Order: sequence, then C-alpha cells, then structure tokens
Amino acid sequence: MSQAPRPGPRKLTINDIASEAGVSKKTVSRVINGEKYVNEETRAKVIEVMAALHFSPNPQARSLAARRSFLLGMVYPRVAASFSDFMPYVVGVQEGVLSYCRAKGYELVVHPCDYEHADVASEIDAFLKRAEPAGVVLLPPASEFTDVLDLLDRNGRKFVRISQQLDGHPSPGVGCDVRKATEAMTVHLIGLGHRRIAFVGGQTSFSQSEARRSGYRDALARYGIPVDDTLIVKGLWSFDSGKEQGHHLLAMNEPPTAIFASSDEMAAGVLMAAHERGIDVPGALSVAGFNDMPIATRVWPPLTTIRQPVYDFGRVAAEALIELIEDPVGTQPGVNRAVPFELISRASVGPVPRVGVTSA
Amino acid sequence: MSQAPRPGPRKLTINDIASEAGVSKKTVSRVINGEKYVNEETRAKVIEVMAALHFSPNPQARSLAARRSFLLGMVYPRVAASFSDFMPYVVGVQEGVLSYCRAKGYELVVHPCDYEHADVASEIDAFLKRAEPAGVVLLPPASEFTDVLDLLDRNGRKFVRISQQLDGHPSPGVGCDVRKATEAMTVHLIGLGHRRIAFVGGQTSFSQSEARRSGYRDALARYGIPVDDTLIVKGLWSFDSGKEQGHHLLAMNEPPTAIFASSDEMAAGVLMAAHERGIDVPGALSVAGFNDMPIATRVWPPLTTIRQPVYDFGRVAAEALIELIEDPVGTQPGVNRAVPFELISRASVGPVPRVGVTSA
DNA sequence: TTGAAAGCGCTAACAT
DNA sequence: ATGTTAGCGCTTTCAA
Repeated sequence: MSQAPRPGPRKLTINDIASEAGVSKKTVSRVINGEKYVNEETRAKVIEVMAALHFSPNPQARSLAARRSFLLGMVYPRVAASFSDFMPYVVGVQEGVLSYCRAKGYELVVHPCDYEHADVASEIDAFLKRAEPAGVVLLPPASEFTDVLDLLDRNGRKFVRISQQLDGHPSPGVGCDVRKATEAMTVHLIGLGHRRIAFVGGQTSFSQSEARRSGYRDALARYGIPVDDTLIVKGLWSFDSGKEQGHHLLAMNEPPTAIFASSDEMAAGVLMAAHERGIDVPGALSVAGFNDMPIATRVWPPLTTIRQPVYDFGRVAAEALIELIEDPVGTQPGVNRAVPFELISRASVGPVPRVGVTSA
Repeated sequence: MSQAPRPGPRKLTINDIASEAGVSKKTVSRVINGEKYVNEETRAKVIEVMAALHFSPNPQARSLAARRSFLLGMVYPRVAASFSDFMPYVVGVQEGVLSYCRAKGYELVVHPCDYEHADVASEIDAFLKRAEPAGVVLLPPASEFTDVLDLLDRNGRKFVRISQQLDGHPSPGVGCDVRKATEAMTVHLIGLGHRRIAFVGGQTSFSQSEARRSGYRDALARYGIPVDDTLIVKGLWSFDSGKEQGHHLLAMNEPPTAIFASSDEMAAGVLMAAHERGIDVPGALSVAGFNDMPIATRVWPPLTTIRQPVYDFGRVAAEALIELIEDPVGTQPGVNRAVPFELISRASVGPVPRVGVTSA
C-alpha cells in the first residue's frame, strides 16, 4: 500500500559515509562543504562513497551546527485573485531567483502576503522568524514600505529589494529605471506626431506610479508640449479600471489621440473601451501599455509596451543577496543594480490620425 | 549603514525563556508544542515571557530534534516563459496550499522544474533530499508521471497529487472530474443547436488531454451525433497553436459552427483566427474554452469556459498532505478528493447560426 | 591534511 | 505536572 507508515532503513548519516570511506566524519564534512586542505584522493573516495550510497546531508542539522540557513525567502503580494496583472511579474522574478539560488545550493521559501489588512511589517517579520531563511528578496510593494525595510534592518535581516525606487533605501536594490522608460514611451508617441497624449497612472500610494507619471511629464516638457491635467487620470492597475478610464477619456470633447496606460492590464481595458465605442485602434487612437505581460499579445491589436526583464530582476537579486550572505564584509550594502528595459513596438500604436475624427 | 555585519545580541534560546520563566527548558518546549499536561498558570507565564522577549524557537533545531520538518514542498512546471496559460493555475494552487499550511505552522518550499530535459524523477528526488520537506504537493504533469510517483513511494516520501486522473495511482489525489466537465460543455453546445462541434485537444502525452477528448466523444454519442474525426485536432495548449488550429478548422469546406478548445489560451487563439478571417463570434461561430483563466475575460467576446477551483485544489491538497504527515496511521492513503467544477457561460457561445454562413 | 571533542537549540524517553 | 538526561546530524574549535 502506498505511503504506509513503514519504518524504512535508518537514514544514512555522515557517520556511515565516514566509516565506509575509512575517514573521520569531519573529513566527510569538509568534502561536503568543499573546503580546502583535503587530499584529492581522500576527497575522491568520499565523493564516490556518498554517490554510491545516495547520501545527502541533512539540511536541518547542517543549518543548526553551522548557524546558517540554506533557505532564501521571497516576499510578494498575493496575486491569484485580484491584482492579477502582477502575476507574471511575480512568477518571472521567482524563476529568476530560483535559477541562481539552486545553483548556489539554496532553496526558496515563498511568502505571498496580504497588503490590505494588518501590520505588514510584523507579519513579514513573523514569517522570517518561522522560516529563518538566510536572506530574503522583497518585491513591490513590500520593497517600498519604509517600515518593513526598517524593521528588517533593525532585526539584522539580510535582504535585497526589487523596486522601481532603487535609491529609496540604503539597502541593495534591483530594478529598471521606470521614469526613464515612461519617458521613452512618451517620446515614442510624440515622434509619431501625437500631441494629445493621455496618461493612465496607477494608485498614488505606490511610488512607482509617481515615477511613471514624472517620466511622462518630462517627455512632454522636453518637446515643449503643455501638460493638460485633464489627460492625466488614475486607475487601479486593473483591467476594469483601465476600461473605465478609457471610456472617460474617449468621451471628452477633445479626446486624446494616444493613451499611454502604465500597465498592460489597464491598456487592455482602454482597448476594450475603444472597441465598445467603435473607435479604430491604431487608426483613430494609439494605445500603449507597460510591462509586456502575456496579455499584451493576447488582445487586438497587440500592445506596444515596455518590457521589464523580470527574470533578470530575480537572478540579479539572488546574486546580490547571496553575496551579502556569504561575504558580508566584502559587499557594499547600498549598491543598486539597474537592469535595462526595452520598448516593444506592436500594432496598437501608430501615427497620429490626419483629421480629428476619433469617434463613431 | 544598512545590513552591516554587526554581531547583534546573542540569539535567544529556549534556555533564556526557561530561566526567565523559572521553569525547565522541557516545560517551555511543551508550551511551544502545545502539549497537554502543563499547568495553565505555568503555560500562561511561559507564553508571556516568550512574547515579552519576542522569542521564536529555532525551526532547524526543532526539526533536527523532533526528526520532522516544518516545510512543505510544491512541485510544478516552469511557467514563466512558455506554457503561460498554466500560470494562474500554479499560482492559485500555491495560494491555496499556503492558506492551509501556514495555519498549521508549515512553510512552503517551491520547486518549478523543467520537463523538457533530463530525468524528472531523480531531479525531483534530489530536490526533496536537499530541502527535506515533510511532504510534497505534486502538480501536473509530475503528478501524472508514474516513474516520479513510484520513486517517491519507494523513498518513503509523503505526497499528494493534484491531477485530472484521480485514480491514476494509489496515493491521495485532488482534482476535478475533467471528463465530466468536458462532457458538460459539449452538451451545453449541443443544447444550443450545434451539431458540427470541433474539438481542439492538447498534446496526447498528457493524460488530461485524453480525458477531455473522451468527455467530448461521450457527449456526442449520447445525442446520437456521429463523430467527425476531421473536427478533432490537436494543439499544444498554447495561444499560437490555438490560432493555427482555428485557421485550419475555419478553412474547411464545411467548417464547424462551434469550436471547443480544451484550454482558454487555445480558445483565445481560435478567437484570433476568427477575427483575422472576419468571422463573427458568436453570430457565425461559437468558441468555448477550458479553465476560466484571466484571459477568458480579456478577449472579445469573453469566453464561455469551465472553471476549475484551483485555490481549493491547493487547500484540499495541503489538508490531505498534513493529515498524512501528522497522522500516518489514521489516514487512508488512497483516498481521493474530487472538487466540483463550474460551467461559466459568457458571450463567446451562442445558438447555432440559422444558415450555413460562417465565413466572409 | 586529518581527527577528537564539544556543542548548535531543541525534543524524546524516561524519570519523578 | 515537571524535570533530567541523552542525543538528533552536523560543524566548530582546537589539537595533532
């Protein structure tokens, strides 16, 4: 019967390997940890015995004795139900982190958390106490909550932030320059002749919303285009809010010729609003998104957008974190690592329409 | 300076709590583990001291001494790059698992793995050896690979499968009856007058593809509709393959009036093919999907589909797994738990067109 | 380059 | 209801 509570052969320990290989347990330990000063023949013998017996050292015992954990933590928002545009971001980062930490012998403990309720900082702290990972990668929005960062700092936790605000805290940060990316997209639209460019931002509580908005403003300023505040609206990052704001903008007396939404999810919502109003995209309206999520190529027309290399975020963050853990003296704590973004041009953006015909 | 390698106050141990509370360390241990036979006053005192000192027991030491892990593992396919339709499934299950295992004091170690290369069974086995979780939740396709299940069994691992094939192995399984769900959707289409119903299945190597196909066949049989094999095609679960198969089907001399794709991703691809051919959905063609993923409501028209309660899969699987771990004698190993599916009716499916006009 | 002894922080087994 | 002792499987420290 499957999974019956049978005793099984007693689990192998380092002692079994030691006696089988004819060395002391300490020597086996040295081989396991790749230490220097082991005779190459001894090492080979030990490795051979371990392989033959399918031995694998007990990670908990190792952690206890060495006073170090072989676990890395990752903190991010719950994304299954709401907030789903963020899902590919989280998963991408997660796989990036794993690609590196596996190679370094760490496993990943995940901690999605609810940001609606309660005291997030102590919730995260409690997680760290329960799991005791060697370090933790923080994704937005936790990576941008000062009270979280300060608490972790006070408790001597090692962490790396993945954030749009690299210089938001004196701890290592990884991310793209979002302000610059937003500016690049806006310049792209201006280059196609657009002048009435609307901007659908996110909730102001997220600092990245602000970064995106200022990139938009800077680009307009650079080309001497006056900022029309009625063209700057706020969504909630969601599809529905994008649709709502799209309808709002397209119902204006003098509607924009281009709408730049600061997430693909919202851009898809804008697209839906245009469809519902019979407005041709990109003939009468250009729509741009942000993030290059899967949805960007699932809608019609596919979205021009900004790609953030989320997998790289994860890999680079894991790299920085493991450096911090394994070489706490050599590492500059506050060093940030910027990863380049990419403007992806697809069919949802085109030249400004010749005449002011934008609605049916 | 943030995250400097400072010594910090020596970490608290159970001994500190014991002396502070004026009891032995064993009593503290009893309180931590919620054991019976502790005087209520003593218990209260210990709890008070632990709270006051912000004490949290070292999980690694606990695991070592008690010879049990407080980690649960989760094995699933890598979904960031390819295969992205599966992402919400994985994330949903993950959050379901977490909702239950946190409540029970377990943390979750994740293991996305590549199924393209190598020996999956030993790859998973190596993960279990490195992390030594108390048990593991297997998602498809690992949950349907007999060699994986057999190896885990031989090694005395505790696991629960989330799978479409509940009776595919004598170990606990959680999932929906997919054959029945496919049948229900086909019957739904038949009820709307459709007779030429195409079916876009998945890769035959996945057993769930077969279950879905047979549900389709059964429904047709029940209504005395002959099976036209040219209407049964294979995709790769992906958007692109759905689009390709959609074009193929719609280019037929006598094209189907309804296309039932066995994933939303593929259904979205079919929709795209219809758009490209100027075929009105649902006026001239009905399109149904499977899974009720976010994309189902991001396309136009939104997809009629089958919802699988993935969060519940996760929660129920964690429940079953922890039962297996904590009460290995009382649990029936082979007990499966079916979770009900739901047919979600949206605008992509309508009555069969009056005349045979299906293309522009 | 190797080994012996001590102990990481906790729980099991057996007292009392 | 509580305490004592021994040890979980490994690494550290120090000696050889």
